Amino acid sequence: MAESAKPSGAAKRTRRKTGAITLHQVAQLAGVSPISASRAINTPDQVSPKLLEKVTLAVKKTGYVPNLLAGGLASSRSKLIAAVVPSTVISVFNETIESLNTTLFNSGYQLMLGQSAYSASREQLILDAIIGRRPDGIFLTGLMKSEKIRSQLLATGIPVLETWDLTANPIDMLIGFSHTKIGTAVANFLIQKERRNFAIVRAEDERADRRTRAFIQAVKKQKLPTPFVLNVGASRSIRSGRDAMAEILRSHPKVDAVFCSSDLLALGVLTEAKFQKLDVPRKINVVGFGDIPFVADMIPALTTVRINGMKIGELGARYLIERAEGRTVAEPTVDVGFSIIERETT
Amino acid sequence: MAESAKPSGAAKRTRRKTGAITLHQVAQLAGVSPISASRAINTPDQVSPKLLEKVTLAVKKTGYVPNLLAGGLASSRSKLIAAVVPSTVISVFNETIESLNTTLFNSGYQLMLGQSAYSASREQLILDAIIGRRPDGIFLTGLMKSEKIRSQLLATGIPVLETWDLTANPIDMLIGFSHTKIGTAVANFLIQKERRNFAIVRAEDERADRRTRAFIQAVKKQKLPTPFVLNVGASRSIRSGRDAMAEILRSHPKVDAVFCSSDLLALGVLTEAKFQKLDVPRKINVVGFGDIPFVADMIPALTTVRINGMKIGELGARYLIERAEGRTVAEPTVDVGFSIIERETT
DNA sequence: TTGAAAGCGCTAACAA
DNA sequence: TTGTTAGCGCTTTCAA
Repeated sequence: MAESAKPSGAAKRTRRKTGAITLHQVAQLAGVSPISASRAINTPDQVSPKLLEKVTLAVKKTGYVPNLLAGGLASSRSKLIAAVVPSTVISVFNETIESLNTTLFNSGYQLMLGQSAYSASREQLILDAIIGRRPDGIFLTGLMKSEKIRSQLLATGIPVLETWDLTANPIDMLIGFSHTKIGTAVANFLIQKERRNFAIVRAEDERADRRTRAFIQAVKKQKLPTPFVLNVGASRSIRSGRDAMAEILRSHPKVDAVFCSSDLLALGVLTEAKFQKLDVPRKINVVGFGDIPFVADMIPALTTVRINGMKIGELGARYLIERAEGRTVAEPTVDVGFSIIERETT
Repeated sequence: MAESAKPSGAAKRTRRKTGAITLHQVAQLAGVSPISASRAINTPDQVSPKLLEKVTLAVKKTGYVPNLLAGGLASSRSKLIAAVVPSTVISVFNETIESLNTTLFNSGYQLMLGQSAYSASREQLILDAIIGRRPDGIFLTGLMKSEKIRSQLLATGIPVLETWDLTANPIDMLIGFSHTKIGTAVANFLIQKERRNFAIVRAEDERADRRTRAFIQAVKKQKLPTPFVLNVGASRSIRSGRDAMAEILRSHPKVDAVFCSSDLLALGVLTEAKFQKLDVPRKINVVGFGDIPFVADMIPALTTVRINGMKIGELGARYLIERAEGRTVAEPTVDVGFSIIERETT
């Protein structure tokens, strides 16, 4: 009878298992109880060296890989962190996500990616998908504006980190910087460069809007002409930057400085300026936003606003992990600031 | 005694629950059994309208969000797909990941992101983290070379999709294209443009290596001088492209065409050419690889090799889902091909 | 330091 | 169409 357990009595109903090695089997092979095997694997310094050795050997022999779904269910700690990112192929968030992912992984956490949406119903769908996985933390690029989702998030008790912005009322933790300050700083920077006639090329984006408004205000404060604002909508490609610049040169030929809401847009502006053989920076100054990795090496090298995206990702991961492991973070709101990197376009 | 169940006899040990609404509570509120509630939520057309209505109401009232960890454990279907991507901030894979993610989400799956590593031990770690989550499918950017991991992957029974390359021995499914054919095609394309003295700027990457070798072979076939190959190592930035071009112009001034292993490298080559006031394309032709979104709109617009990354992501998602749901895919290996997009640099 | 029992929240299998 | 029962594979609680 090398059969399985008791084929006797009422035919036991049986589930089709996955066939993967379980902790049970490892424990059996090692001649210990499952819980001991669990401890040997998860908290090796809580078991005797002898037990540790037996279990380690059994794990190696079987090629056991713990089922984190089961572990997560039992411990209500999923070791998963979810991130919600806007869907743009090349963006200023890439660096952040990458450093977030790396830091999390090094601490034994995995990253689940959700793409943020424009419609509210879809946003709710994404959030439910995330909450359904019971992640140990949620990383948001941007602030969560929907009051309904904010309270839902709060109710779950899952640590939430909002980023890339500042607000007086974060859901939970916040690592960001002030878009208003950026707008003001860039305006003053250009005014100091003796620029007088401004244009702003911006995408449809609430944060860009705040930078724009602050810029305008700073310009008005100096009694200079009100900047010409061009909203390119959702598309933030080089193409739309070029088109915007063509439009600016047509309707406002006196413009001598352009502030763009993204580096890609700025690259487009530069491209059109070059196409029309305008002297940058003498005739026109251009400032971008983001400092994506290669704008420093182009000719002319782009003056832009730099955000330390890597820091946001790394610090964010650390914050989320701290909270996931039951600790508190001393400073739940952090302003990482920004810097204007002056290069050849100003 | 509005207490919980029987405080009698031996003090029942109790676990601290998470506090989240469970299916149980929803069922209770709706006055049905948990399994009926489950069916109403997951397979609504298998229950009566009356039951469906009761459960829907209860879900709405409680704000119930199903625990996918528990569901995954019980059904051994996690609704998770894992992707392994190389860690490069701006890359040709962005588009693929984005369309993969979107397509998966629309079918109720989530994407887990793993960053592929250079060391073998780390690669094993990443894979164990992935397998531990019991995903319903694994998306690999590239081929898996480690024989050990290949067989481990195969043993799990999880559907695996390799991409961005072609091979006679895929682990499971494969959606890619031939790097050898690309090298040959680009060489012939440039030869046809009356180019004679070639240089190749390439990153340290096995696929780039195959493109390079095919390129060289095609050139040799025409009895033209052997191309000068410059390996820039791991860094594929604009900066290294510029440096490489400077080196080429110094050591091989007769070069009249450069093939780069990435668009960013090509942009660097162009930048240096412009810096040295060389006429592109008259004096020198430049071809990139990847067709990242903005190289079309630069001046000069880059001639490059285009891969349909969106298609790889979308088709890949569909394949993985098919297999996750127990169906088979008719054509487990797909060559999506490539095209040389001729623009102003040739 | 180790183990037995119980149960995390859900669904598969079976029965009515 | 609905319900009962028994787990999925792990960790917590309690006890030795």
